[in-house]
Amino acid sequence: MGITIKQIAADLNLAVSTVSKALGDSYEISAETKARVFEYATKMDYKPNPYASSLKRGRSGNIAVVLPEVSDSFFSSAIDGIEKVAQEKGYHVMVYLTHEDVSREASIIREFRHGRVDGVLMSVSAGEKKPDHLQDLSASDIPVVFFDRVYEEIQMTNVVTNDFESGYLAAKHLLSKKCKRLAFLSLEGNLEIISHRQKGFEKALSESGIEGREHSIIVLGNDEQENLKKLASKFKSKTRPDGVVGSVEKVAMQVYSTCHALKLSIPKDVKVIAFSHLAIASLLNPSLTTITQPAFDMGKMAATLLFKSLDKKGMKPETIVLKSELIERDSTRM
Amino acid sequence: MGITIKQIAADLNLAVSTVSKALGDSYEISAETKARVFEYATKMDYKPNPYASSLKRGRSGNIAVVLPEVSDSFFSSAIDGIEKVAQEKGYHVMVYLTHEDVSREASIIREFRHGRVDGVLMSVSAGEKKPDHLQDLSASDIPVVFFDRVYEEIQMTNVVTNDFESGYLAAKHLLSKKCKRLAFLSLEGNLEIISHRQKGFEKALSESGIEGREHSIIVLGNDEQENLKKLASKFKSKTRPDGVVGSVEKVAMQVYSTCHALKLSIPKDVKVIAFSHLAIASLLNPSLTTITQPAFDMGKMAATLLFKSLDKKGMKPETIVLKSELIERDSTRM
DNA sequence: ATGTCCCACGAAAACGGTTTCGTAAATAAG
DNA sequence: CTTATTTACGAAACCGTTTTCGTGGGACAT
Repeated sequence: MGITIKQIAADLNLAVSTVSKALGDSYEISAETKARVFEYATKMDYKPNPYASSLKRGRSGNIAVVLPEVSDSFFSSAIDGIEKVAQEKGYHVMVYLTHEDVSREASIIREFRHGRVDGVLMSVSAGEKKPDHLQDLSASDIPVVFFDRVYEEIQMTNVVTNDFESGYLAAKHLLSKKCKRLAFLSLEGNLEIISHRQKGFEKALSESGIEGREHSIIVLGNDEQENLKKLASKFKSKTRPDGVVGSVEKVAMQVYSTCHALKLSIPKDVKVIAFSHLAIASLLNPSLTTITQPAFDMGKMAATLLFKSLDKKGMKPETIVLKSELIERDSTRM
Repeated sequence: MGITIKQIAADLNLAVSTVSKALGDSYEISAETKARVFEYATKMDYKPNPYASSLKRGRSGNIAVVLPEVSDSFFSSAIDGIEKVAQEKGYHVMVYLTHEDVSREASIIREFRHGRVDGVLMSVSAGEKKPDHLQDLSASDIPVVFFDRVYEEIQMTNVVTNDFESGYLAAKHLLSKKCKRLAFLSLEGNLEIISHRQKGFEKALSESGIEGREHSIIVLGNDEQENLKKLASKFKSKTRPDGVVGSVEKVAMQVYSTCHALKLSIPKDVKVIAFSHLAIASLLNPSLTTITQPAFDMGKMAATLLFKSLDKKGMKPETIVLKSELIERDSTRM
């Protein structure tokens, strides 16, 4: 291990407390002594033992990021943004994956109450509504910022996008492309973010008001094979949708797979628009029309808010809304 | 915060040491007392303060994962594997991104010497060869496992894939598709993994021995715009390659972009094969022939090896080689 | 000369565990 | 009944910092 403060004190004939204060640039210590300590400390590459500091100060210098998964490009970009801010602030990032498993999420979160991290960034996992652990977490004195997948029941700091509006625009977009049978590909688990998108979708449809238009909600889950089966049966039926809104990246990919397998042409037979952050959406076959969230900036923003409330406790919860962008590509061209 | 051991001791009229030993299931404590302590502890949801334990025991329960980036699907899958093993073992995962910046990598690593993590999993960043910090790290008493992007100069535990062979097979594959002018898209920064792939590529070419075939090495960097410019100029020239091997996922995507922009047809004008882990390779336009590394398993393996050497110090360095798989898709079909 | 103030530093008590060592009581051995 | 051994627990040191509280000595005012 590295050198300790005790060792420095001994080597310089000082008291431990003096060295500690010198390193902390305390006014109690003369410039002369400080210089002597600093020089020796840097020479010996002294770094305070993180456990000892944490134990004494009650702060760890760590933040937790709790996510459903990391393979989704939205989440990986968000991590990118979070890590950047954290590194600037000298914080360390601990990553926890829930894989949409609420009980795992709960047990992860429970650990946080006993120290280890000073704050939590979180995107909640889908699953039966069991908010007890979230409630507990928010009730604890450790600050939490939710991003993207928030949980509105509890009053917390949130970073979200304009999901309702985006869902609305997505449906509008499909309607403007003459789609007659729209489907919204939902995700099981009562995520608010999904239901907002869905409500926007439904509003656009009810506004359009024209009879002869149908729409359906297809609820998909976490099991890819199951989803593909379900999609295949939907797309084989006579009343198959001719325009779909993918509520998350994953399901859009599954629609692509299904259409490829069934030899359905996108966009001729089915037009597809999806909430997705894929950098390579433009390289897909066909290129995918997306509603792209500012994932990196959301991560940065969430982290920034977290650090703000770490700096001064007792901040009021606020909700930041960032804008998504609809980027039209071939998958919805007429 | 949670309840402390001291509080438990007071509440049960026991000494602190007794409680600690009871919780540790020490033989010194009677079954009766243990039961009493256990019951009370679980009732109060006691968890040991991680800083205090770490300080005393000299172990943190954290491991570090140091990566160039997280947006690459190889790395995100690897994290997935790592996190899974860590969670099973009760360890916590700290993620650090270098963004291919060697000096940042160095400063990140330097922190590790002073505690905070018990072990390090690492994929080194490209960049001028400055192995001092890696040398230091491996010389320290904290175990390190390199995966994928290893640094062979120092004798360490490595988890890699059969890169030479894969590079060889990639070139063979293109040759079998009648490509005449092959290009290897390299990455600046002297990564061994890249040079292995390149050497395999070159071996296949030299074996083929037929005159009239050319090959070139195109070295790309970390700046996407620069790369696109470089690629465009290469692909505009009369002797543009008709078959390329992308050494990493990112450059393959850049080739796609370039070809789309220049209206070059893949695979008619240019055949593309790339080292990539993209789950959606099959959905690209056209679907991409890949050499797919077992990213998830590599992460799992690396983590497993790390924990093994955490359990018993002084393990011999070993190198595990996992096999990549060549999956042919449309981007190289004749 | 005496009292007051500040300066620069040291001693010691935390933080919350773990671990070593000592010891009273209970049991076994003689 | 005495002595040795085990059993079950407590006291205290310790991990490396931070922080509170003293304190000796010099400067200053009275």
